[in-house]
Amino acid sequence: MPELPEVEVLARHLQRLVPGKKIRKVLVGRPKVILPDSLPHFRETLLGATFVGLSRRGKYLLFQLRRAKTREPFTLLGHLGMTGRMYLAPKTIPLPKHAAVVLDLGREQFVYEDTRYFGRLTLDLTSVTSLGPEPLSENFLAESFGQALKRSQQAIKVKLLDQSLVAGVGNIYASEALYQARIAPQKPANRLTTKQVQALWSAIRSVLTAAIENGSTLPLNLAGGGSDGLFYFGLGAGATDYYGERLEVYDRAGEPCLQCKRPIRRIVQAARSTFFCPHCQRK
DNA sequence: CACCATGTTCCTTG
DNA sequence: CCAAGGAACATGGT
Repeated sequence: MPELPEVEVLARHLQRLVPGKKIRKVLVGRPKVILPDSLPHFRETLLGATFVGLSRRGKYLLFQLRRAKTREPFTLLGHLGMTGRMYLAPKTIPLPKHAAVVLDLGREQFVYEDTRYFGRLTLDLTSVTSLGPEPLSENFLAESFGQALKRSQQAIKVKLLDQSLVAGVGNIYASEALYQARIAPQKPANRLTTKQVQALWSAIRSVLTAAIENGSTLPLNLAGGGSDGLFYFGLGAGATDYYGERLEVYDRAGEPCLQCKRPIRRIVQAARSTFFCPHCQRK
């Protein structure tokens, strides 16, 4: 999925498209994505409801809606998993192969497609309650961040993926932030110096902010094969040369470090790839 | 066929 | 109860 920056850009985009639109039909192509909601509950709640707003929390999208008759507000929670996309499309184009949920909005339709179906679109909000602070808000304090790190001896890279520590950092930006802060990814979280904690706190914010800015400049051509906010990987075949890549270490194994020219290395931590410069990020 | 992929949750094990 | 490790989920690209 899309990590925080991609979700943020998508949220800003959809925010200006969905408010005011009313759901006329609900099609669930893959019931597992609405779990733990039941199909009847999901359909009955959404049918006739109107979108009023949209916000983001970590990697989650929070759609604010209002019920058909009572006008009572409620929230629909979205998560893109690894391969999810959400966009509005004209009803004239055919549905994608992996359409997980489709909401008929009259002239257009809201499409949630997800090849691997790891994402969610549900009325169950329990998963957001365990999220840590928003890294770009004033609630994210270097001091409490450091306190939390002290309680863990896990490798710092692995710890950064813990959404209860900070919400929204994923596998790509974890490597990017550690590279910018010049901290070895294998270093136990509780062994970072105060200075390193400060540097990492700052790097997380700057890496995410830069990615949002970069993503915001890209054309979001949501229907069909266009972009949909997935700006970190190039957009699939043929699009990479059009939208420049901004990542400094992620997926650059063997390529020269932008700082020291030595080769970037790939290691595996908690079954996920980590990219780093062994020279610039020493233990 | 083998391995890799933007993530989270559940199930052990200590 | 908590921390940590690993598997599972599901599909596609290389």
